[in-house]
Amino acid sequence: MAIRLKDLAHHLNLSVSTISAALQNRDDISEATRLRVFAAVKKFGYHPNSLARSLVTRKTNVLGVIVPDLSRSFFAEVLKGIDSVTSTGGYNLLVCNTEENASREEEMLRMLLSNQVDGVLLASAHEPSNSAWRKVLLGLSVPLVLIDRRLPGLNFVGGDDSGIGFEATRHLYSQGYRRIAHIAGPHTVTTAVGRLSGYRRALATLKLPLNDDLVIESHYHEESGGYEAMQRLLKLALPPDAVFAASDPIAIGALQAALEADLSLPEDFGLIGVGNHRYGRFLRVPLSTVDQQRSQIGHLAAELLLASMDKKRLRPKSILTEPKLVVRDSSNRTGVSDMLTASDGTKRNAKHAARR
Amino acid sequence: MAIRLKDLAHHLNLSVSTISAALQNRDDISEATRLRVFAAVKKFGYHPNSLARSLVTRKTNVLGVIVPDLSRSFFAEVLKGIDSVTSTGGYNLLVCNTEENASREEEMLRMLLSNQVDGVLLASAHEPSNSAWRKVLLGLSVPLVLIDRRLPGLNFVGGDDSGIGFEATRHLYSQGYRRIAHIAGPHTVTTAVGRLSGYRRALATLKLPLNDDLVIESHYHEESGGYEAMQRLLKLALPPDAVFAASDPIAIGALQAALEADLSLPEDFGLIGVGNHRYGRFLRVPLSTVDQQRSQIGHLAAELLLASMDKKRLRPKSILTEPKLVVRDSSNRTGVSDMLTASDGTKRNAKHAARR
DNA sequence: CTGTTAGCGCGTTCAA
DNA sequence: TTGAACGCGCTAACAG
Repeated sequence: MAIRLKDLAHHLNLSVSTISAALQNRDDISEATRLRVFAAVKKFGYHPNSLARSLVTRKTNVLGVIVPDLSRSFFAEVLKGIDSVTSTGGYNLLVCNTEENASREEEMLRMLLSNQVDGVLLASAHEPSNSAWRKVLLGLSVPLVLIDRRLPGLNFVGGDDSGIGFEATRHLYSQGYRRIAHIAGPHTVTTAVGRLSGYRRALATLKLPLNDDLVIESHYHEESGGYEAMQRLLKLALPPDAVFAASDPIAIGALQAALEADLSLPEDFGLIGVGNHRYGRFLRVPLSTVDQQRSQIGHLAAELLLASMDKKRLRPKSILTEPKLVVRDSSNRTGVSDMLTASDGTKRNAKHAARR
Repeated sequence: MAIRLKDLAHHLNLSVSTISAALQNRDDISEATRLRVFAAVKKFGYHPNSLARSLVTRKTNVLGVIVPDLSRSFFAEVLKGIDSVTSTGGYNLLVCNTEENASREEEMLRMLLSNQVDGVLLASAHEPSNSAWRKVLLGLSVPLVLIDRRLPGLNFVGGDDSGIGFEATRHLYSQGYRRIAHIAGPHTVTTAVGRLSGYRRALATLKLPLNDDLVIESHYHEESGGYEAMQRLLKLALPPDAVFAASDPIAIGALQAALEADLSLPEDFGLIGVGNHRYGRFLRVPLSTVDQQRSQIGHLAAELLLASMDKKRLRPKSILTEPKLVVRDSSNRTGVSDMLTASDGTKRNAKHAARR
């Protein structure tokens, strides 16, 4: 089929091993034969068989990436961020989509290991309470970095969810909103838990009462979830005057419901989401949001993975990107506060924190 | 390191080939030993080394995918569509991002071939006029399917761009707009060329004059491109009363400019984009668009690839998905026409057409 | 039914 | 400076 090293050797009257050495630019090969070899390579369109090579070198230069949903802009952007650093290092990406299905995830991981990937990046669909799965991951023979969703004792790169919740809530407070509700993501996802805890922490810090009626759990990625949650909130005896939505899609749904209820933002009502979706600023009411720095998450995760491939057995590390408040009309009642933070487009360093 | 077939053999006092046969569920292995083998596999956590297997079977169960930009929602959704069918067939995806860079694309393709992928899906960043590249693709030793951007003589799955341009333009006409401009994508991308030609075809069919001032080439994926193009159009002595934008991002930029110029849509001005972006309906003015059926493109491309892997040397096939008009406020002046088409959410069959 | 033998394409000794 | 021999982990003949 394709041309092999052996075929080249035959054409050049050289041995296979000589050609192999020449291709690796080893210095124990004469310049003359090196040139002959390269000429032949070009002439015959030879390209090495990575399978055979990897079989002996025990390195595939392939990394596995497992995400719950490739089409979600978050993961798409993280993936691109990952690729931008791994491809520079000569790595290829074997990409898997779990559809948020835990057993599919296990299957994909097995597949990746079968394929002898040099490392794995994983945004897990397992519930964090699943300790069996955590044990599997801890026992993995290849370096692993979790993305977006954390698990104790394992490498992790993601947003500072608690910080996100805190900042968002604090921002709404600073704009004069006092009855701040939260539409949360599913409690089975660590990011949602983190954002909720940040919200609670902020309320406590601000001496606002903690009212369970004002917290509604919803879907993360469907506008309808935010829409329905918002409708429920508005039916309350004492409805909120602001909502911190755990995601931009939730916020968009909530916005829809708020507008239909003839609320005007930001006067009557404040709203902020998370994710800094590309089109947030083009919405009916430009949407305030907290940017968790997606592509940087990808970069950092890839770098951490490459680093742990270099030096095996590093202490597990947690890297959180710094949340950046992006204030737009939906919550900007005073027209002043926080704008410094919001317009600050320069990159900041991520906050690095060793686990425990 | 990891446990090998040989190790299992040793533990079970069986030969390597027996275990191999048992794992493949071949019927010339006794049920008893089959069970023993599977028990041992589970016990030791054995998983086969795909590299070694593929080296001899000459099949990797890996497909290569090359796209210009993973973070673009179009490619992200197409990729997900691809994965949904390939993963069902037991294939893994080696995903590459070219950043719209032709030489990177060549490098990635080489890498994929080195990795012995069983097939390739490619949305090429090369200019269609580059016949050298076309020749490379024609000479490829593995099945190839082009996505989104076509090249003569090669398998292709994508939107019916000319149809998209035609439908969009015809729709604006049906809403009473008569001076219809087009903000096009780069002429180096076949989709942009197709949409432009569809626009021209529609104008000709509708007996509208073809005015070159009303066609502006822009960026495909940056709102700023549409924004600037729109500003130029509005400065014309006889500005247009409607715009067919070659993409939703262009349309969003154009919308921005139109609103800033105090135009009200759809009364003063009609606007339609392409892509049916998820958030099109949540914009300041809900955006009309033409849906090219992204995930279906992924499905069909993957199916075509798998088919051409089965029967080598099929005639090259071109599959175009049917454009679906989605009418929203930005162009809906009459409130009636085309709504049937727009609200028709049921899937239609793609139009299949053999090349030439 | 099971084991033996022979590669798959390449990298890596070690002699020559 | 080059080449022969061996092995990476596995599958696929063919014997027994």
